[in-house]
Amino acid sequence: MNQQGQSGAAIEETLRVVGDRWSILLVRAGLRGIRRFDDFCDDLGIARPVLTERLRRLVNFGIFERVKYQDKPVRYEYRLTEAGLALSPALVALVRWSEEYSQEVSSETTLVHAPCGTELEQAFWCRSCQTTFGPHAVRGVGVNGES
Amino acid sequence: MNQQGQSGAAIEETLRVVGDRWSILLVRAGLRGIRRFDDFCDDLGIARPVLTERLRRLVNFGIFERVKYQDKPVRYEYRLTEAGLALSPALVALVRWSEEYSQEVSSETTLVHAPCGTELEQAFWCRSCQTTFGPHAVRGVGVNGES
DNA sequence: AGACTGAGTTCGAAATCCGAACTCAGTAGT
DNA sequence: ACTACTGAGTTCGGATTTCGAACTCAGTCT
Repeated sequence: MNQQGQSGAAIEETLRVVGDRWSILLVRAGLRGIRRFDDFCDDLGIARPVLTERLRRLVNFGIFERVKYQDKPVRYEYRLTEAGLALSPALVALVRWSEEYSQEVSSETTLVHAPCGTELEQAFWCRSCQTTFGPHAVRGVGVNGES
Repeated sequence: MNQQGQSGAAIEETLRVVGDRWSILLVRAGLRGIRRFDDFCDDLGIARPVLTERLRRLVNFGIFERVKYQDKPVRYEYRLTEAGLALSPALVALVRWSEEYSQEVSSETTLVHAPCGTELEQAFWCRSCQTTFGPHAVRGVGVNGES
């Protein structure tokens, strides 16, 4: 199908699951505390059949879990799993990017460090060097060992 | 259309452009040095008409630019702009996530801190506190000022 | 009984996606 | 001068997704 090496495989699979207009928005909604079908629906304005299918896929992939929260009429809600929560760095990176580069009028809200309220920066952290650094100092993004 | 406040707008617009199976892969290919139409095509296995449309969209949005690189037969190539390069933190976050949680057999390659070769961690950085911290200490992801 | 709720499913119409084949300008080989 | 080839697309018809609106179904509330 394509020429990419092994390293491409994982990210491609991920994007096949998460790389569509809704999935990331669903994760974002999940982080904002939304759990119920109709709430996702209202909040995002997603069509119901699409939401059904998307949630099923995300559950299969282990990003959400479907939890029964009441018995009498059996009702389920969707919660982010550990893996789902772990998507937040990616989400935050996208939000940051949007704030900086999107052509939309930028929002009032921005992302801050909760304890002190300072606008956060995103960085990579090297445990052995005990330093933060930017994307230019990352190696191995590509497959072919370049850079 | 939906109930989200102003803050939602930017990220939604971003995802309308970048949130599909190909766009992020195109950015990744761009970061790997790919510039020409046919190379994108071969590398990703994307259908030509789709590639045409996708590149046009990314150019409109300022992520790629279309640059003439030769005259005799006029030929153009696509280069990442500043804004396009700025997507790399998001991309790296996704790659990291894929490596950790994707069900695919994980790749050999991983992301490291170039100078020392240590596997990198991703963190948020507060300039005023001079500390790194995780996603739980981020506030303002949501619109409605919650937690 | 009648209206409502939450979590979906069913429907047909509209938009997207795909691979394969075609175009078009110019270049290279014989 | 004829043929083959290159790079960057476009055109085609068919398959897949997406959509909004309306429907279902179990149980609850008034």
